[in-house]
Amino acid sequence: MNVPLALLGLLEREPSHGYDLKRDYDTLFGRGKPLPFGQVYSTLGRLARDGKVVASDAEPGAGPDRKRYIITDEGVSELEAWLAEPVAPEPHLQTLLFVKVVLALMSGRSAEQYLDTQRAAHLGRMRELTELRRSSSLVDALLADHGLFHLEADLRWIDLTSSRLAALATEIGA
Amino acid sequence: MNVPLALLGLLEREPSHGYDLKRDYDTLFGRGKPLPFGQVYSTLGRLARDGKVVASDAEPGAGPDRKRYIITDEGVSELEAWLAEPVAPEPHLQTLLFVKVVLALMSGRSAEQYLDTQRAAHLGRMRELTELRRSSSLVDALLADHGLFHLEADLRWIDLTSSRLAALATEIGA
DNA sequence: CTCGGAGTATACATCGAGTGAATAGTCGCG
DNA sequence: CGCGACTATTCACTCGATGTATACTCCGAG
Repeated sequence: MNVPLALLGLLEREPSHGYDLKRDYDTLFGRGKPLPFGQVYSTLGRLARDGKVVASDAEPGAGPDRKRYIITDEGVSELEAWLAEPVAPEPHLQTLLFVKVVLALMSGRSAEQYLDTQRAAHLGRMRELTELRRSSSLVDALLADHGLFHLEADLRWIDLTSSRLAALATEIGA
Repeated sequence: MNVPLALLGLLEREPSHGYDLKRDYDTLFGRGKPLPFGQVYSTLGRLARDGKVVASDAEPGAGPDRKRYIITDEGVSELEAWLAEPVAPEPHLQTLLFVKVVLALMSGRSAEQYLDTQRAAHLGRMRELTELRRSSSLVDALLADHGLFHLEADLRWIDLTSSRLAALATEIGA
């Protein structure tokens, strides 16, 4: 998910501590996959090493010592460049679904049945996301829609592949 | 992409060497992102350590010494289970597009402009994939379609988000 | 008043994924 | 005969991810 740049983005608003950054990240971007502490500090360590942030000395105070991380000019310009640049759109044509279909075909297993199972799993998840979408904030609704659109895309591909299984088996020599 | 299971799948057909496995993987699944040698051998090493494959001693012959890797019963049953199981459908609601939009909004940059740039990049890639799809084998056409479907899904999401930018800015407090 | 648990904050150890470079043998060709 | 192309594996290194250990403060039960 590009954690380093996301943290840099959060640090641009205001200097902060690792602990607070983790909580901000989780509420804004976590959505069921919280950032582990270990990763927060190792990432901050690398950002500091590369001059993107500077860490103050440990400051005693209420509670355990803490370090305040401040973004540098270099960090800001890296963030700037990253935000202006689009995400690379599907650069490598790879997908697990395809791998499983091909391996099933090559080994004489039923690719048809695998695709059916996959379709069912996708439909189930789509029902969950539809429900979530109805009953939540705009942010969650947007993210649910993102998931739904991509699940639909997979379903279209599953149907297409399903209808081409025989030809596919021939082409890969199975 | 789950390289270990893919290699296990290739090894189920017939025992093979690391080098050949890499070439088989690349022709079947590589599609512009060949598997680096380093990863092949470190992955095979882990599979051997975990009892999924066994490696013969180095065999001299025509060319440099080579090891033959053979899948074990344990390896076969793991592969079996993996092929029967569907891929987890969009389990965590996370996407880089969303992160960039939110960070742009929070920092007072133009999310609108970012989304326009992203749309243009996606449309450009869609034209490439459409061309590839026309002029190639069934496998490449299927993979191009997979990419196209997902790019369309992103485009729908980009348009949706674009129309909700004001409300989104309010909700995240930007 | 003290002991323990909840919350705050960071560090460390480990593993897998991914990458690039290094090594080493064989074969064919000029 | 020597040099490049091909075959084949190993090594060193970094990053991402995960789990666990450490240490400090505050607050309430007993």
